[in-house]
Amino acid sequence: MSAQELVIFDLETTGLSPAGDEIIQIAAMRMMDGRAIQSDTFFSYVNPVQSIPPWISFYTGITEKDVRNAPPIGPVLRDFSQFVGGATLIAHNGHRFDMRFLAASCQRYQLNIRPVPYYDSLGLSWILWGRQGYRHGLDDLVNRLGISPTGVRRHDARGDVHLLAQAVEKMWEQVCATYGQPNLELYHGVLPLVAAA
DNA sequence: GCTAGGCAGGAACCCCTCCTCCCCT
Repeated sequence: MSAQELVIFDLETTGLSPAGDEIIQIAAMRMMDGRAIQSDTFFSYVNPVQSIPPWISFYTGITEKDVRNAPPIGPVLRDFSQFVGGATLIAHNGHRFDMRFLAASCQRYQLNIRPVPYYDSLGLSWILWGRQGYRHGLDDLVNRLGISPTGVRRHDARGDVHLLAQAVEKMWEQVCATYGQPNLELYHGVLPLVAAA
C-alpha cells in the first residue's frame, strides 16, 4: 500500500447480530500516512429503535440515558460518511462485524449508499504473528504491542478506537519494516451517500 | 465471563455439508 488516508473506527451495538441488533455508538480517528491524528476524530451516540439489553449496558457502560437524546442512525451515519470522505476505513474484525452493521443499517433504514473501501486490522495481526498459535483480539494486540490501556474506557467506542489507532500505527510500522508494503486484503463495503457540498 | 449470531476455514469427501473456532457487542 502506498501512503494514504485511513479512518479507524469502532461501533458499539445492542448485540452481535447485524440483522436484529442496532448501533448505539460510533467513534473514529483519522490516520494519515501511518500516523493517527489524535485531534481529527468523530464520535456520536445513536438513539436505537430498540432498548439496550442490560448485559450490553454492563459490557459497554452505555445506558438508555446516554442514547435518549441522541440522533437516530440515519443522520449519524450520514455525518460519519461525511467525516470519512474518500478515506479507506479500517476496523478490528470489521469484515465480519462493523461493516456488516453499517450495511444492515443502511438497508434497514433505506439510506442511499455509496461504496467504500476498507481493511480489517485483524489482517495486520495475522501478517505479523500468524493466524494460528496467537490470539488476535484487541486486548491481545494491546498486550503484545506494549500499549498502555491506563485511563482508557474499554468497550466504549472512543476508548477502543484510541487503543486500536495505537495498535494499527505500531502494526503498520512493523509490517512496513518487515515486508515493505503490507499485503492487506482490501474489501468493499457501503456508507450512506452524502450530497456533494 | 455471562447472553446472542454468523462468518471463515477445515475436515471429510468429491462439491456440498457439517463442525468448530474466532472475533465483534
